[in-house]
Amino acid sequence: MTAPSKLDDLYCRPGFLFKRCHQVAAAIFIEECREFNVTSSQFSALYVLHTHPGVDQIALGRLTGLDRSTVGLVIRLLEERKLLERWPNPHDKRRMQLKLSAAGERLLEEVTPAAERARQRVLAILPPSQRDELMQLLVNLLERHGAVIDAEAILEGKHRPGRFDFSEAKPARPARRRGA
Amino acid sequence: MTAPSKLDDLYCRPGFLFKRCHQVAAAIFIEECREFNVTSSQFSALYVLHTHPGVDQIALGRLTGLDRSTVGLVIRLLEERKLLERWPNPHDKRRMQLKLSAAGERLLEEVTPAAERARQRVLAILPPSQRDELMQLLVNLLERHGAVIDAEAILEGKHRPGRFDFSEAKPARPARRRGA
DNA sequence: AACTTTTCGTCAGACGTATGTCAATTATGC
DNA sequence: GCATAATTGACATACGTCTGACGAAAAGTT
Repeated sequence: MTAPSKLDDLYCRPGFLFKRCHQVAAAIFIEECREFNVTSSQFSALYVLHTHPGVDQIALGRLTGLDRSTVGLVIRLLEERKLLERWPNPHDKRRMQLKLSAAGERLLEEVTPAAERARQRVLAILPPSQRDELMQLLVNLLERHGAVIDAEAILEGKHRPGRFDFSEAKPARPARRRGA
Repeated sequence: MTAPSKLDDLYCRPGFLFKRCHQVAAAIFIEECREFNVTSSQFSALYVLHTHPGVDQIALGRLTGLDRSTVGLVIRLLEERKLLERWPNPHDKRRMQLKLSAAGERLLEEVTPAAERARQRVLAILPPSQRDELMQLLVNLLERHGAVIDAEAILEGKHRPGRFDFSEAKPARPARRRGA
């Protein structure tokens, strides 16, 4: 039907399609959640902190697929809105433990139906069989790339950083040699 | 096998999966193209300008799925590296026409094999049948959401802005009322 | 115990992405 | 023709995302 474009090679790239699909999903999410002023990253953080209160920022990053800096930004914004509380871990003063405030719990409850509507709007446009198929293929791709988030391992401290962990500093400092 | 996590509801959200898959694809792209210092947005811009020299920034934005501000940033960076040329359209002084420089064309040629390797690495991990299936499902989702980029319409000026066009200012200025 | 390495969170910088505003320019309606 | 509206690209702002560097603190080594 549509004439083949010179740009089809670009538009069929997986990265391009992922980005475009994410644009669509993000736009719908923002639309549904506009009244609550919550982005999808913030929603993820609220959700994780609801189910796992007391985690620190690094763990939150691993659980949400965000790096340390992004987590720092996201939780700063949430903290400024008094949606969560932070306090240093008494056993390790580097760690800041996180927990939703009452207002945070309340907001999450209010946002959840809107987020669910967004989810539906993104997928409902596909025939039911294709919905599961698409989600399954995406999970499958992530699995084979070792990019599935293993919440158990992270929370048990058995986490082994993979290729797509952005939470930690990569090769550390070059470790200035003493010998030479 | 893996114990069901309390977070599966989060990890199965389409937006979350799109974002995570995009993270994977973007990381692989950056890795393969590191020596050229080219991001995927920049690659898209180079590619479009190669096949359609002379377009202006708005059209480039529509063709790449970027809004005006992002296009402005991307082309500024490319221009600073002398990879493209800009000159005002003589018939419409608002428009800046864009074209790759010789260096830009050369860089695109050099980057293309690396970008192709990245594409392969993202998809090759899936069995062949699943690759097409996944790509097809993504395109299908975009089509049904009216988010497929119609290069012909854009270039012919027959473009009708859809829900997922970020290139233009939305409802324009509120048009200050004269009456009241 | 002293030194080194690693880890946590912050900051600065870069790029990506979208909104909103603005000046200049063009198109349109009367 | 002239006032109004729409378009283009600039800019400012905001948020997201990652890298690299850093200080503080903890863990590991010798």
